[in-house]
Amino acid sequence: MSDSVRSTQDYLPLTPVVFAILLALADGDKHGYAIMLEARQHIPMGPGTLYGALDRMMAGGLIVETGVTDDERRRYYRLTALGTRALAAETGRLEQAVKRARGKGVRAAGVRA
Amino acid sequence: MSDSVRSTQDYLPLTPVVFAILLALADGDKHGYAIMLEARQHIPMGPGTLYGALDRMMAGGLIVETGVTDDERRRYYRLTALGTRALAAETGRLEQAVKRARGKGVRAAGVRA
DNA sequence: GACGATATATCCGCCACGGATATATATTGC
DNA sequence: GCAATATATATCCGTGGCGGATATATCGTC
Repeated sequence: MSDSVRSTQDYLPLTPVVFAILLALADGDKHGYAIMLEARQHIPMGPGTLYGALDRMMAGGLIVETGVTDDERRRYYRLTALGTRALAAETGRLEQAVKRARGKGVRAAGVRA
Repeated sequence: MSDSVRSTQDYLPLTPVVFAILLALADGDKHGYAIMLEARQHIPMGPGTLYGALDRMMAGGLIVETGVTDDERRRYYRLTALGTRALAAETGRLEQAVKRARGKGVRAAGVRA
């Protein structure tokens, strides 16, 4: 291996927005609005944030447009191999972070109001 | 409770930088440089990022300066009750995110190069 | 065929981040 | 005891992601 190897780790940490979008696409192609609705169950996400992030993620090779649709208005997106790897790597990173927190006695508070 | 209740959830998601700093302080007071060294084991963190974040976190009530030191140069920081709660809440949020990812078949890649 | 929901696009201000630079003190090596 | 390096904090500033608002068009429904 040369010293110029670029592992997926170099892309981390992902922003919460990018992670949420990748995760929304993890179980199948979705269009923007559907991604936004799913992501909103977990973090705030307006259209300005969503479409800007989608553009950047396409430019970065994390997702692609499928080109097929069941509705003129909808544009469907799909994870690339890179996007899939980035999601897996970030998931691993987050898992390690949670473990470290637990190891320090941080009790994960439930989602109480 | 009035309808103006502000739960810790409203502070989430924390940025990776803020989370890393809170986590570094979770097992005891530390000075800036020590925080940076610990955080660097997990995410990139230069002094510009560190001290700017510390200022914002103090302004936001997540941490306080202890006022005591064993070295003239060092300034020690400590979690507030709010900071402790924010760390716990974010940890819980991250744990849920990891679970969702796992539920969608995302295999957490190990920290291999 | 009017109306609310769905769906995407774009603009712009703000602020967190991040890299560089500067300064001062402690520590180590010779 | 002096030079060199590590420790420690402070500050500046460019870049870019976010986020709220606004706009536009189409779909579903009654």
